[in-house]
Amino acid sequence: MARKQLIKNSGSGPAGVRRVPMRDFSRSLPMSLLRAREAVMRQFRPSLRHHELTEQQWRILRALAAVETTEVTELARTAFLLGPSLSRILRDLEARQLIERRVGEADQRRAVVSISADGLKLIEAVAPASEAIYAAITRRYGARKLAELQDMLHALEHSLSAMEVAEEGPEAEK
Amino acid sequence: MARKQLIKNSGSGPAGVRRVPMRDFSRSLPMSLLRAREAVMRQFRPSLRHHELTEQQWRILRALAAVETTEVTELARTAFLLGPSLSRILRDLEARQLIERRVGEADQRRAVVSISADGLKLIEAVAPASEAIYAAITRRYGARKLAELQDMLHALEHSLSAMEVAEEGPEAEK
DNA sequence: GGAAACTGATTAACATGTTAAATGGTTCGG
DNA sequence: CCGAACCATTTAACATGTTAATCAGTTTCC
Repeated sequence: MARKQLIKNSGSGPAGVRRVPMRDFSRSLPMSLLRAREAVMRQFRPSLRHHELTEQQWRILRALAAVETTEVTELARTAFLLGPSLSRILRDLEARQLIERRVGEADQRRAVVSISADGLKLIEAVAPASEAIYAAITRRYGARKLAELQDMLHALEHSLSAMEVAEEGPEAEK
Repeated sequence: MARKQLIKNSGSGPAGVRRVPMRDFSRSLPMSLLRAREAVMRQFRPSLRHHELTEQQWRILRALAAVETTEVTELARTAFLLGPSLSRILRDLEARQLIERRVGEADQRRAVVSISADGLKLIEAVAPASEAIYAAITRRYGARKLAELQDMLHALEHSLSAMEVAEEGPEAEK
């Protein structure tokens, strides 16, 4: 099985018991996902950096390029950012005139966001390098394997979305 | 194929050309990895939160629990954190007396870090819930599939680690 | 029609990610 | 042996992640 690989006292520590039984965390799922993502992003960051873009700003611009207009909440969902992060980034992107924002007509709480002409130009400037990197990754890892990995990731995401988040029972110690 | 799904003008925008040819970014590998990881971490965060622990603090404690002592650089590698983050977190964990730190004997630049008795107690308090969550995830997604996913993630990581990071040629515009 | 409840967005506060610079300790070459 | 180069760690500065609080606009219901 090789699954029950717990950390025990290796029997050599002079300072006494120091180990707790637990999976080797370097092989935990969150770590594997984190490292894989970092390995991928490492490829893209230099290119984005040359255009003074962060990963999140790039996500927002791409999300905006795919639609005529959107609203902040919808954009947060699409770009997978939390409201506060998005709020700050939109402020900066607006100052750089890469996006435009106006208040909604029917509902004034809603902000209507869209990409600007400059924003589109920037995307066109970055896209070629970005696509080339993606192609290189695909070549190296294998297109079939990559598609399979994506499927498994989506399956995982959907598996867990249905899972109740244990709220840790009555706090007896507080 | 279904792979060349580019974003084109859907032919309905009244405001003119607004689309740039590019893969639908919501299906990009970085986004898939990010969402999958978030789905997983969402399960763990409440439990950690009940013990006043962040995800990164937990990573550090677990990494420390697996060894007698370590050094900051080595710990950064193990817990997959950058030096500056680690530096701050170690300061806080030390203040909470969950870890201990002393200067190296041979080389005084190196700090020798270890987990404290309190730190070990905390791990023992959190581990059961943590393991239970991991078990639930495994049950839901399938042990076999999970192992396969991990293999594919590691393969991806190693594929890319050998890949040159394109440094974007001569900056003609600067 | 107006107060209470609700909703979308922003602000606040604190922790981490990320790159660059600074700080101290160590090693190496002359 | 001493200054330059190097190395481990921390500090600095700014951007994002995360939760809670705030704020303005909207809806509900009496």
